[in-house]
Amino acid sequence: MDNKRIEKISRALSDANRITILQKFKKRKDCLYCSEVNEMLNLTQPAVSHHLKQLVDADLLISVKEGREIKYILNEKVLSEYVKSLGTLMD
Amino acid sequence: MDNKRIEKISRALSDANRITILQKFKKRKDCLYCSEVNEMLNLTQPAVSHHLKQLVDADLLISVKEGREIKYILNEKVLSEYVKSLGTLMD
DNA sequence: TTTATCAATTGAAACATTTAAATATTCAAA
DNA sequence: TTTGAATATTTAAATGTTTCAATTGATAAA
Repeated sequence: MDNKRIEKISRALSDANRITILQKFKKRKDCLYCSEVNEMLNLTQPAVSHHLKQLVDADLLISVKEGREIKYILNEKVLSEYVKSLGTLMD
Repeated sequence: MDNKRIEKISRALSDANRITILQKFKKRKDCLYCSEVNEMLNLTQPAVSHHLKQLVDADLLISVKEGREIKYILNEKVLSEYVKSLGTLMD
């Protein structure tokens, strides 16, 4: 993973609200709906939309349109590649 | 590691210059001097000082004063705790 | 003690991020 | 086809980041 990707993912992770969103995937089984994120964060809907976009743009989340709802899936592959890249700093 | 720590470390990692700095620790044995960072980044000295401060404030680097030079040591413990925290998102 | 060197701080400019309010878009259901 | 619900986009304000130029502070060497 190149430095630009690491930079982008790190930036996506550099916000407490977005970290909270990612953590919710553990409790809810494997996916989250946009409206669920709206309920759990004390933010306006546009702000939540913005945060989800950051996570999708960084490829940490995959968005799937389902009718008029949007389902988000954690992209474990990208997250694990990111973690692995940081791990090489310590080898 | 709590979300505020994760946020802070992620922010420190969200800049290509700072990622480059951390990567240099692999080539140079285990420590880097401020002047070496100045040479390898195409930035002014105050800009480099700023980036190093971000990394130190996030506890990713430890700074040690040696006469009028400053030696930086990679804080592998903190980096590995960070990586571990992100890993729990996938368990 | 004066001078030179290494690094931090300050100030200012350019740019990016976060947020809320208002508006727009998309799609399902009536 | 109109209405309503879910989500995105735009705009604007507040705040934070990055950078350089200039300055300051500290320490070593002359």
